[in-house]
Amino acid sequence: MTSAPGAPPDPPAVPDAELLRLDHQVCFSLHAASRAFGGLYRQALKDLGLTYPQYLVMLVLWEEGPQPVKAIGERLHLDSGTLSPLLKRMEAAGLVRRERSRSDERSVVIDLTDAGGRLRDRALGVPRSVLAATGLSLEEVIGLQDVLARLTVALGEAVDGG
Amino acid sequence: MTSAPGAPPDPPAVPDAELLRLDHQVCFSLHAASRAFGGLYRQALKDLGLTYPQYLVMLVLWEEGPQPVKAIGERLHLDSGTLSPLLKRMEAAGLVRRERSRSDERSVVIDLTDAGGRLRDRALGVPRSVLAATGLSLEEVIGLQDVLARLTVALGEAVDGG
DNA sequence: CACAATTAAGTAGCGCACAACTAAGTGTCG
DNA sequence: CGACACTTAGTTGTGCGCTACTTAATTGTG
Repeated sequence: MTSAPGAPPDPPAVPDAELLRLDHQVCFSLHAASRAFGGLYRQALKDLGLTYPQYLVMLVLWEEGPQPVKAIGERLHLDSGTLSPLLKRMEAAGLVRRERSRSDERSVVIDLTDAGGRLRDRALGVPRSVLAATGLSLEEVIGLQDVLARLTVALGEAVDGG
Repeated sequence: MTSAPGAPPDPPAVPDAELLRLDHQVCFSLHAASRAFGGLYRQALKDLGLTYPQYLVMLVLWEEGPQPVKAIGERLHLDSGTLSPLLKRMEAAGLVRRERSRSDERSVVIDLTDAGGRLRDRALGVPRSVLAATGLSLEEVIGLQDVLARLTVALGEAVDGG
């Protein structure tokens, strides 16, 4: 911290042009890292027939059990515009079932099929191979995850409130 | 570091199921952070009529000058399948020109139009507002950028070589 | 009860990312 | 020179992510 939280912003110690250059680096790094991760998972998940976002959905279902679309969306910060077609593809692949809730006909509950449940066993090796590929220690990964999580919260608030 | 670089891997101190749970966290965090950044930039760039990837291209052109598509792709880790339509949209928006190189008719050189060059002045304020929204100090941002850059290199090598 | 407001899911359209393929230009080697 | 591999862009198809909109069910209110 260069100043107390809530204090007026420091006078810019770095000129705009310099910040633009730094932005180049940061933007690119985050964008590229995200896509590089995607590429790594794409490779690791190819045998399972899953894409990266589909894997995220499976992780939720494996850990939390049957969930309405809404709940999955909140977990993954995705809306129905993304999830509906994605879940339909997963249904077509035989991984999940989609059933209208009897208690609330608006919501659709997503549940694993037997095949979807069994896939977890084959997915157990994925994280370790990914971790190995990062070249990071478990501690570094956890630290990174922490920074990113805080960042996501801060960015979400900035977008909503700004 | 839990062991010297290059040493045989430690026996797994963490069971697969636990790693799968952690993977849930890390995957999600990176994915969500990347998209949250995208949302923030989308908002900041709306007035400029640029998308986030288009902004990345502009950053390259502002700093490096005219570049063949190939060079831009290497900078941003994007291939022609992504860049060709993107650059056509930017041409249609009047930001860039696309011209076949005389010395090598295979390559297409991308150059800023006057409007594209002028846009830089209006983009100068973007990084500062984004930085403010992150809630991070400049030092933290630079640290994050460094981790992500190393990660991208490691992941790229893992994908290529694995 | 009738009504509007809210909520959940889905659909359409655009842009990006990636894989696989095509077309055209360049360079090399026999 | 001509056959060949290589390089550079572009195209096509699939899936993701977002915005905006639609539909249907529920809730809240008079």
